[in-house]
Amino acid sequence: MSRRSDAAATRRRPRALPASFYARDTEVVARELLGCVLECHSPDGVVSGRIVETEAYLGEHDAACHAVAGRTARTEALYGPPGTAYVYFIYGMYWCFNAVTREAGLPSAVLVRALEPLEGIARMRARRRTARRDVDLTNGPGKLCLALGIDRTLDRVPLQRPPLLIRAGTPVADAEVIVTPRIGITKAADWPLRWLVAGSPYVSRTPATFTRRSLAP
DNA sequence: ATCCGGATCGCCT
DNA sequence: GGCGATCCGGATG
Repeated sequence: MSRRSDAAATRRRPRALPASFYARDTEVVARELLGCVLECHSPDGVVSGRIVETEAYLGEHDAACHAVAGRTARTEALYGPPGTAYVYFIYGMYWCFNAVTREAGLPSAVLVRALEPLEGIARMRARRRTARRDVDLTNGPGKLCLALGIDRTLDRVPLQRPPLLIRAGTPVADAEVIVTPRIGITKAADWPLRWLVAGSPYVSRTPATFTRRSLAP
C-alpha cells in the first residue's frame, strides 16, 4: 500500500474510543465504527487498519448470535463489559474479532469484517503470504485477524489500550454507507445488520446493492 | 465417547 | 459458484 497511508496513520493518533462509545445500541455502534481505526500491538510492531465493514449481533434472541447458546465458557466474553474484545475460533483455522457492546450481561457485539490497511503493511504481507494483492490482506474477518495477529490471547481484553485498541477516525457520511444482510449465516439471514463503506475496495464482498445502485440509481 | 454444524478462506472449475 | 480443510463448542448417549 502507499507510503502516504502509513505516514498519515503514524502522524495522527486520536484517543481510543472510551467504553461509553460501546455502551449503546449495537446497530449504532456498528454504524459508527465505520471509519475508526483498529490497532494491534505485538513484539513485531504495530499494525492497524481503517474499519470499512461491520456486522451487528444482537443477543440471545438473535438466532445468528453465539449467545443463542446462552452463557458458556466460549460466550463469556459476549457477556462482558462494553468496549472489550470477543475473539472466537471458526472453521478449524480462523479467528474472528468482535467489539462487545451495550452493558455487561447483555451479550451483543459488532463483528469487524474488513479493514483498509494503514500501518504495518509489510508485517501484514509477511503474515498473509497467500494474499497476492494488498486489497486481499484484510478483506474478511479471518484475514484481518491473521494480518493483525489477533488470536485467542486477546479474547476479553479492553479496547482502550495496547495490545488492542480502536481509535476514532475520519467519520463516514451517511451517503457513503450501505446496509445489507449479514454474510455467511443461515439463521436470521435476512436481517439488514451489515454496514459497509460504499465503493471501498477493501470490503470482504461487494454487495448486490452495489450493482443495483449503479444500474438503477 | 461421539457427532455435527459453523459470523471462513483459498483453490478449483 | 463449489468444495475441502480442520477443529472447537455444544448437544446427545
